[in-house]
Amino acid sequence: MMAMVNRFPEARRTTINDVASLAGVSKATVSKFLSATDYYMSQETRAKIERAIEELNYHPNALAQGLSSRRSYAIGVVVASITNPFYPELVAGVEEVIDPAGYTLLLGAIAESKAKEAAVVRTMIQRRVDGAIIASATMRDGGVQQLVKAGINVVVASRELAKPVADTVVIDNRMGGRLAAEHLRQHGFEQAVYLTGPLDVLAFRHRLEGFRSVYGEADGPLHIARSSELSDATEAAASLLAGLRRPAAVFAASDTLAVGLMTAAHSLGVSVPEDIALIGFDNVWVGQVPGVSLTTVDSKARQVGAVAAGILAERIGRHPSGSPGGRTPPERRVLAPELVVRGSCGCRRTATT
Amino acid sequence: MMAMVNRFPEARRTTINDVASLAGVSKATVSKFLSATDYYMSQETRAKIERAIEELNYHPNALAQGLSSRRSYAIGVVVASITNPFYPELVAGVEEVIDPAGYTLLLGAIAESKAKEAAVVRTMIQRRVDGAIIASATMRDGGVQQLVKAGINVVVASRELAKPVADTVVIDNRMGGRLAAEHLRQHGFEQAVYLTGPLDVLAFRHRLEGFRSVYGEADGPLHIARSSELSDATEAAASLLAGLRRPAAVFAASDTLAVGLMTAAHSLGVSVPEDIALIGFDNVWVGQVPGVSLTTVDSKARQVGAVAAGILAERIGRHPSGSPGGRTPPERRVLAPELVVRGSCGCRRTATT
DNA sequence: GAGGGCTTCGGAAACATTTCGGAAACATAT
DNA sequence: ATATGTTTCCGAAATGTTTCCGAAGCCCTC
Repeated sequence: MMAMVNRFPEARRTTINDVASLAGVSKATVSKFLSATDYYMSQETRAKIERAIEELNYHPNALAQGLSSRRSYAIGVVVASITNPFYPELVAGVEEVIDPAGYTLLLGAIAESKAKEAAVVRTMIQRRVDGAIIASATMRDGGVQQLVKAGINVVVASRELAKPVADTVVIDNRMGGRLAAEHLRQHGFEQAVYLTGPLDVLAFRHRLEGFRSVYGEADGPLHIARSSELSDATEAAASLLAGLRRPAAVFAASDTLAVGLMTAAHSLGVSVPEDIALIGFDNVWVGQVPGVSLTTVDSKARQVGAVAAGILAERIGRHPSGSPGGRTPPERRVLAPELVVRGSCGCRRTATT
Repeated sequence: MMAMVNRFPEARRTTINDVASLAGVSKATVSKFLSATDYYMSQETRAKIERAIEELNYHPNALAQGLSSRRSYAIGVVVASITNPFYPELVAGVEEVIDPAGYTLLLGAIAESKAKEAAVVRTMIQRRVDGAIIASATMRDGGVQQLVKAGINVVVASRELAKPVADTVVIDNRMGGRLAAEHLRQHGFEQAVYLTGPLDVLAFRHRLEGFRSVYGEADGPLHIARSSELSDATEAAASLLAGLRRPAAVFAASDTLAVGLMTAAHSLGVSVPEDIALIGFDNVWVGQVPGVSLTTVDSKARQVGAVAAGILAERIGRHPSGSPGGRTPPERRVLAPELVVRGSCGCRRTATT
């Protein structure tokens, strides 16, 4: 008889041992009942275990399971900001495929802050997530590398990577830029300005490249906002509109930027699309509201999320968790964006009115 | 010497033992270094441990920590849908306070489905979250009760509970309804219709009560949408507008419903606010876009989330995890909503133009 | 009528931590 | 000198699972 020191006097959840003894079997058997669906087991013991679980209202401790099995069945999702309407859509896509597969979602938001980025990376590692989806334009490559180096399966969504250290799923941003620009040009605009956020965000740069394949530097000037927050967007748009030569057509690198332009336009008394044709990017929810009616390029956030989750799940299947040697090489999936024509570009008489 | 069977041949993350032996101390000491900030420890050993951790790039295993300490430092947040713009704002509020406190956020979305609701509850219990925030109008009281019964600290946000089994933080929905109704009446509308989602959602019912304290049954008829999804909202609004007596003023129980009405109105050629004054509820992002300019009642989603998280953190502090006997009685916090006047009610000439 | 294959189960080590209860070392008070 | 306390550390039990390996029972087949 040992000392049996109990560190937690009053508490005491029911454990697998309780189930085992009530059912009259060993805990190994109960464990197998819990996990393996195909394990040899008589209908009788199966029934006894079921009854015991039911009666004790037993819930296996996921922490212990994870510790023992070395799989957490959790996947971390890192976004820049939850309130940016683009990300929830992507997260929904992830959730859509991750959930039926039995994974739980750990959410990490890194609001621009470098410290938070490091903290999120640390959390994901410490919690031993089975995989991570990085969907934050603001997370630097270093963070991704750390995760990879820690042996975590990661796929980067809606963001380009300088070195291909992880799977990537993106849309063809150049194509998106081209789509928008072509549409404007087809409708007779000889010039158009590209209203964008900081160009160190690769997506913005690629959209620019697409745009440039249609409008050259001369007839396609740039106007750069400090950030893609609405306030900064509005400010930048205001300065653009107040400039000497007010553009007749604008391609905004995101819907937020586009809304910023609408806001600035409104307060300056210039109207969309009468005075100025506008195309956005992302196709977030707002655009479809009649009063907004934003022509935009759909960036397929939900699909990107779903595809990313799919790749991740598959990779987890191959390389369960701790890195068993040679991983399969990084995969890269490119989805096609799609132009959604509504009123703001002025080519339909479904205008903003 | 025992057999030393290693179940995981190739893998092998660095553990607290590695740190301990490299630093030349016991793992107990390392553990204390990790957790207690105030523990007696010579500067020398502290430095040695720090160096070892650094060198080995050690990341404590949160699963093992949780198992041993019986605290997961995770809190679960359950929302009805991430894509409904109301919830991300609330989640952001939660994150804002939970994160600095060192907690990780487990997200659970229950898209209407009863099965998913049960699954989410199960997940929260199995993962041994230290607390849960339920912010889903669709989760029935049963789910909440299960969590409470499992000894989990839960606070319900933005949702009323029939029996006060858990802390609650809500806004005063009656007041919100009254605010909207009073505004309409003050501007001369003798009648107004309340466009709402299903009335088994208590928030909608309370908003109705507030509305009714201004417009009685005679001059304040109801129009109920099948759900508060945009499609159903639009459909309901269309039938409302196509009815014999088109109302001159509408109070929508949510901004989504309001947008639905705008959409329907647009396609029927009736304009807001010229033909029909409109007030929404929630004050989601869309409303402030000039083309929408929705007068609405701010439901303080972010604050609700933050307050809920605060209460939860405090409660966790008192009742760490496993239920050590008598809990403090459920608390109830009520925040005041606020009317945000923009163009859609027609009282300002900032109309939808 | 012993060997061989299934099927069904259990013992015990392993997983990576925390925490309890000392113990050694040293200083201070009696 | 001996008691008394502080500071700093360690040994070992405990946390709740999974999984390896073996063993017992059973049904066939030579």
